[in-house]
Amino acid sequence: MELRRLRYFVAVAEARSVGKAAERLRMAQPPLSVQIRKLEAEIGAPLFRRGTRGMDLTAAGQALLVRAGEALALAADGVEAARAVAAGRRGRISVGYMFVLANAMLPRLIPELRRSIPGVDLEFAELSASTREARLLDRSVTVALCMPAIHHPEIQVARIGAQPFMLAMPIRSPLARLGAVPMAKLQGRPLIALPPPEQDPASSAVAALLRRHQVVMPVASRVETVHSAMSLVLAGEGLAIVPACAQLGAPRGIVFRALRDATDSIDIAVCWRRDTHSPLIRTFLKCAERVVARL
Amino acid sequence: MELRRLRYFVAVAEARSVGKAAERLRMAQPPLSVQIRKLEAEIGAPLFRRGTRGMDLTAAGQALLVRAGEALALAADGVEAARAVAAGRRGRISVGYMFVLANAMLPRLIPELRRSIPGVDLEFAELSASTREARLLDRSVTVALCMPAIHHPEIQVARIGAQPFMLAMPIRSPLARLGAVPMAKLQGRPLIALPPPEQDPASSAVAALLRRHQVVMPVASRVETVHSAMSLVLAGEGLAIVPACAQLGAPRGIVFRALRDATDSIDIAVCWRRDTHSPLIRTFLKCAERVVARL
DNA sequence: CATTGGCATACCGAAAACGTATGGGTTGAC
DNA sequence: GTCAACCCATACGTTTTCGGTATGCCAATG
Repeated sequence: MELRRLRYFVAVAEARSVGKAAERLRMAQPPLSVQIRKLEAEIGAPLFRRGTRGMDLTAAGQALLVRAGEALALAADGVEAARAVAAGRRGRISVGYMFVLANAMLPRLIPELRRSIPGVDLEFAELSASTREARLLDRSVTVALCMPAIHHPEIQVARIGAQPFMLAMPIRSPLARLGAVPMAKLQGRPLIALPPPEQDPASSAVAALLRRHQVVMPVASRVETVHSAMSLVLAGEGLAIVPACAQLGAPRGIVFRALRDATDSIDIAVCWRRDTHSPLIRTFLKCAERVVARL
Repeated sequence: MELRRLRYFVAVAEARSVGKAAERLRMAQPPLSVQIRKLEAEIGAPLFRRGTRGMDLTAAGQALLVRAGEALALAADGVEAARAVAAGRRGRISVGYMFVLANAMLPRLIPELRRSIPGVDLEFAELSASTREARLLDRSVTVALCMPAIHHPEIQVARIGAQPFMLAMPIRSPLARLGAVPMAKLQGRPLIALPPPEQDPASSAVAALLRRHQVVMPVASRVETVHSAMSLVLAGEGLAIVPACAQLGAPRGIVFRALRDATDSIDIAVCWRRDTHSPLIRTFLKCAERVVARL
């Protein structure tokens, strides 16, 4: 069965006449007549009663008409759906983000996305540094919000901003009295560290910062997330060096201070598979850039 | 859009490979490859990612796949439905019947039909003699159960049985003591008549019966249905001459007697439009014949 | 009896699809 | 590192299908 036949059939059924239907289809009457007869041969039963005043559906024709109309609509809908997805008007985008960025970005990013791509389903997943890369590669997330970027030959990176490092400490810490903390003051103080560099590249940025200023901070604890780090800082276990955006959503009782004479910052980036060519990614990127610009 | 393309597309999507799909479709690989690319050109977007190990659906391809599968199923279903209707395995049959036959036939006819044509929707409508013909001609009923048959050039008739006329009277009528009533005894007695012959051909059969025996019965009342006639007989307004099957469902207090030396009977027939070629009509006819044979 | 309206058939040219042969890129083995 | 294997893409000739024109047949109409 071919859709052309069904289209012709529906046209003839609606016009109740081969001639009228041929006119509407902008074709000659004889080939249309032939196609209708071929359709009847294919079904194995007459679909029309031929009268002297046109054509009239038989019961079998009526049964076919309903399904034929639906099938035509579905095929057209399928084409339109595929085009809409390809154009980024519809579809689905799954975003992997890291915990630190959630409070700073999501409340602005989500409405921005809904406004820009209203027909698109959004999904968000908080993912650790190591799983973000795997989930990008197996396509279970479309894009990842990273700090810093993921480096991998299959993964494309777009830097959308940067965050300076800041020192997080309990409000009653002596350092809290300073406006900005000189690096030298960190010497020997206990550090609440994130997972080692091979699991979380943010750690290596912190390590490089300390090394460059020749500061040694003993690692008091290693934690998985910035949220956990804040808890330990609040408990007086040590200090944490975290991106500035961690201030948003940090518990009361913790204060943040800039690190004087440290201009280090950590990149915020959007990452996605190179072979994912969805226009949704460009749109997502634009939205994320706008949000980061207002941080 | 043509279904061939969609079939090929679904095959390639499921096989995740042009070569494998071509094998399953029993065709060569290159033309399949060409068709897929033509489909992509028609959509205006790639539907597959070409890897070194086969083909993989893009998001747009996934959107199309769902609808394509449904459209294919619907088209196949439409063909099957049309064939089933043409073969009488499915469909709808609308039966116009007359009131007198209802009690005698329907309780047996309906189960018989449900058993013979389980996939077919049944509809029953009690119709007067005049409307039965009109409803057959405008196809709002498929067949009619008639007594006697409808005569019309467009209408086909199949006689399935006959009913002798009987006399209906109140139980206390003096005639009720006789086993069979001689025609002569009817002379001068009041008759409860049905509509005149031009509206109800059954009346003319009764009139012919009386005329042949040279019996005159004054018309006490004219009523529309046998049911009404029974009520008037019960009320003592007169006698009624009705087909024997009217006994079923007649009210208590009415008795029926054969008419001695009157062999007249009235045909029971199934009528339908000549140009209605549904096999359901043959099946209906067989069922009705079986039911009438057991009356 | 001629005319009109509507569908069916015949034939021809055009378009689409299929098959065979072949090219090109990547993977994996020796 | 070369070679074979695998898989998709392209090219070209052949066949099938489709659409257009011309025409025939039938019934209804005046």
